[in-house]
Amino acid sequence: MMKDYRDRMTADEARRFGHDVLNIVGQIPRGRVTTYGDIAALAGWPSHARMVGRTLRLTPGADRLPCHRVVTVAGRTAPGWSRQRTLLEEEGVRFLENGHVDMKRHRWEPFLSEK
DNA sequence: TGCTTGACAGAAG
DNA sequence: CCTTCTGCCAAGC
Repeated sequence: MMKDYRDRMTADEARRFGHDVLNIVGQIPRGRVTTYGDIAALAGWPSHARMVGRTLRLTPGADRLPCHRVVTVAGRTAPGWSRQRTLLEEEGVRFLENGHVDMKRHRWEPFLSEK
């Protein structure tokens, strides 16, 4: 009883979270990428990186946003979406030998510079 | 109600 | 650098 669910979202918060996520993704500049974790943190839920991915995968119309600019913190692109790499390369994003985005060069860290 | 699945992250080996 | 494991949490079944 009284299990600690302080970090779990209410339906309301989940709805707002989804809205914020799409909002943030829409602001990623051309030629830059950001991570699932950063987006979750910006939306106010640092522990919900996985939910950012879920949102982008399930939201109809997410493909109208630059969601190809969202990668893992390691620079890996989304599984089963080979076109993502092409889209990024078309805007000048460089990939390393291991097939990961050159995060050092393209990672976009909005507003704050700490972390 | 309980177990499994991920467009994840970080640590360990 | 890669794989595996643990922690994380909403969804599905």
